[in-house]
Amino acid sequence: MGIDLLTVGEVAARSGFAPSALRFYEREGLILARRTEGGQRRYERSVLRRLAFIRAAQHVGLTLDEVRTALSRLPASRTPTRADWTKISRSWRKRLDSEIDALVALRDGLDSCIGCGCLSLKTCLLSNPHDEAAEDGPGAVYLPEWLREPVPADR
Amino acid sequence: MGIDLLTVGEVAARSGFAPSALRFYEREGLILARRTEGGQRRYERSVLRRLAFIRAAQHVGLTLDEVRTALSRLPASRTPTRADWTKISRSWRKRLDSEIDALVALRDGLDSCIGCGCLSLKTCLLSNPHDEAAEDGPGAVYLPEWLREPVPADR
DNA sequence: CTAAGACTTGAAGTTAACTTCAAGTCAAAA
DNA sequence: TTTTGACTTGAAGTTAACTTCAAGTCTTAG
Repeated sequence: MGIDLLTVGEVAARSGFAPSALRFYEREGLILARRTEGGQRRYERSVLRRLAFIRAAQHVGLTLDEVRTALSRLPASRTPTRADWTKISRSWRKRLDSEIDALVALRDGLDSCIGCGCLSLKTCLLSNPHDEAAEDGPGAVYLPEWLREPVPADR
Repeated sequence: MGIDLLTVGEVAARSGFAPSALRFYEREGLILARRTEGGQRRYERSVLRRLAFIRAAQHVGLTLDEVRTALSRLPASRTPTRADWTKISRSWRKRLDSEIDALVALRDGLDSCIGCGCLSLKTCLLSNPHDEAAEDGPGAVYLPEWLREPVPADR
């Protein structure tokens, strides 16, 4: 009768998310579902767009928390337009750019470090971080400063 | 007396790892420590090189499991040389290269996808994955195939 | 010798993003 | 109408990489 609604299984098959993930996302407020009289979930097709957004955002490295924030910026009153989706995903470009930059810097830093074998030298800041006043002279710094920091708790 | 040994606190300060992390790494078999008569840990300076290796490996994205495997390839009988360290970190280069490649592909894919607004179109495989036979025509594929796959359980 | 501060342990807690489970209910093809 | 398979729930489990805690012991400067 009404517009065609999708079951969990169908959404799972089409989106690639497991049903358990869909229920989890619903609890987390990322997606919505109507219910049948018997209490089963029925999804509108638009949920597939949201899920596609979530999947793409995860590939960019956003947490679900960030995804929730991004999704909350979509207009609640009307169906999001092409421009709406574009707007909230524009910032991904910058994020990817800096992730790439960081990795390139790491690769190039390692190139010189591995090349020179400084991993095994007292004077290399990689093996001797926070120890500027090491015993035998200055020694070259081969790695970017951030490489010597602790790995962040999470991302 | 003997060569100078370092306390947990000193190793923590010089390596940037928390004491709890050092104990954890010891339980996990990544590093070793001698003990005083009273049972306190005392580290040889060489542990700093291992820790530097661990930190660098983490930046490259290795798990501690992989780090353990890599470290196990070091000679047990003698102190690792520059060449030993170089050898076990050579593979990082390839790994970083492909991580970078993947991110660049993602960025470029998003460029066209965001540009065309297909995030909100039924015909975009990003919003309609695994649904090749969508209702209104073929539609261009803007994103690399792997972007449409589920995010891997872990890495 | 003493007190402060660094150290010890095992067990439990943390976070993200889910998955698994048990026990039961719903939907729909035949 | 039956029966099969899909669905429901809340609670607990999972994984990585640690951190926090409580209760007690060592070390060492003074």
